[in-house]
Amino acid sequence: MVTSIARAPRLSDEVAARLGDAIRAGVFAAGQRLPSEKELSERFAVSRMVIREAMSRLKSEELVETRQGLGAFVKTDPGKALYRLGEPALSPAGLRHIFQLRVAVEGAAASLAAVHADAQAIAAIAQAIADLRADLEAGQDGAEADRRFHQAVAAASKNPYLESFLAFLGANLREVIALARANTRERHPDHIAAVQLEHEAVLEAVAAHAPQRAESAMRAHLSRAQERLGLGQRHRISDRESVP
Amino acid sequence: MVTSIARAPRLSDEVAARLGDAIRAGVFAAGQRLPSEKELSERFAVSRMVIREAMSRLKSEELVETRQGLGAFVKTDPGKALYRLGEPALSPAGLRHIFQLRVAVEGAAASLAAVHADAQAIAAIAQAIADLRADLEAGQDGAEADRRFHQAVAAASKNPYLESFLAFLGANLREVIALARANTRERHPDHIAAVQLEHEAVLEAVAAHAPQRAESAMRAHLSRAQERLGLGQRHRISDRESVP
DNA sequence: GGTGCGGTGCTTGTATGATAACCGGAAGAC
DNA sequence: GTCTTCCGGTTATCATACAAGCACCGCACC
Repeated sequence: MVTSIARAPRLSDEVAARLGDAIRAGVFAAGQRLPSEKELSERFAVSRMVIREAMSRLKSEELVETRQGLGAFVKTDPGKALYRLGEPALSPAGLRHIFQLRVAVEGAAASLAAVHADAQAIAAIAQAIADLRADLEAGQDGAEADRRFHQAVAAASKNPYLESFLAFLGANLREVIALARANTRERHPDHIAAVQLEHEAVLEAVAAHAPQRAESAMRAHLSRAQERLGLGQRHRISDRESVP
Repeated sequence: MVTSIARAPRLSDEVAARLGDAIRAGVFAAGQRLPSEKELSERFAVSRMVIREAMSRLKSEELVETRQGLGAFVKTDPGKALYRLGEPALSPAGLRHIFQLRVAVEGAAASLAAVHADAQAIAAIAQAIADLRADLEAGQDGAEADRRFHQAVAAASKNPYLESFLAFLGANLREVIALARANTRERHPDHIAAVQLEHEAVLEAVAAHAPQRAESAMRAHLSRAQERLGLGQRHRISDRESVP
């Protein structure tokens, strides 16, 4: 179903949302002390427990900070340590935007992998490709092996931030991709062969320590994957403009 | 101070951490029901309140989900909607890694900005450059105008994910940059002039709708900025390998 | 007058008990 | 056999109390 049943609107959720909005709207300045739990409980006409639960939410969103005996304070830099991809963006435009982000980061990962990959990392990439081939020949879905391929390339870059961020993006795209894959005929033999070739091109460039080629190969792969999923991009980043 | 004073080790924090680790370690499988609050309170030898606060934390980390009358369940896709940059990575290597991520994304943003920027977006970029010049001539720091320049370029890409992610990265890097800037002699006249030229090169390429040039200019700018901050990169992504 | 000390009141953290809403299933009615 | 109703268990919320941390004020003492 599209709209989940109207969940029991928990009081603590509502209070947390209203307090969070108030903070973000600037009702309480950064560093300022919030009203005490008692006062808030009276203002919202709920028990102190509900306020505490709401505060707990805001604390883990890194919006506020509490200190025993002092009170709750608005953090100076609200939630800067957290990044969230708003809505999974079901619209094709939204997906294309997320894909642009992924192409940029994964291209860089491939490029860096070509620079930093050691024998072990290269072997991991090759293994993922082999696994994917085996899965596909066995009639399997192959999504897991594909995921491992991309993860192996990211790991080969030796940059933990690239690796973790791509894992994050992948987790967000996974279900969308699975859905799109069910609609299109991703399993077409031509597609399977094409995917294998694209993966191997990345592997070859990484193994040859050729950053530029690795980045191009990865971008080409993602671009084709996007097309296969029916999310064709309007503009090719790699278009070369005419030099005046 | 490097190590903050040993904060009062709140029980709910400890319980939340232990429960979260247990879930991530797979002690409780995805979708499985957790022990009831009463049972957990007995197992951890704390009150039910503490368990509820800990659960509240895990809920906002999207690790668990509770349903009244049923219990608490481990979410199938743990915390996929959240990304956090572990520690701000004070080590030079960590900063270089974050910069690599930033270069990749901001390069893509510049490229896309060259494709999609309208007159208004271009004017915003130009305004930021002008503001930065005015600030520097007035002896100001200029960090805010510099931030606006990068934000304007990201906004010109018309990709909300690129924009918000770069804002996220920028917020995380800001204090580190401010620190590094205080150490080095960023204010050297040559540097100021160089920064202006680099910014203008980006603006020119975006205004000319030249994606490749815009991306190159932005990457060059960030690379130089990194060097000016004393965080020189060991490997240049744009190195062109020899084609065999 | 200046200084150190404890008192006092406020705050959050924790504990305890009770009630309401909710769910699944089992017992009973038809 | 099917439907209804009840029941035990769970979370959600409420209310109250005590413990611990903090800031401030006033008082005793020098």
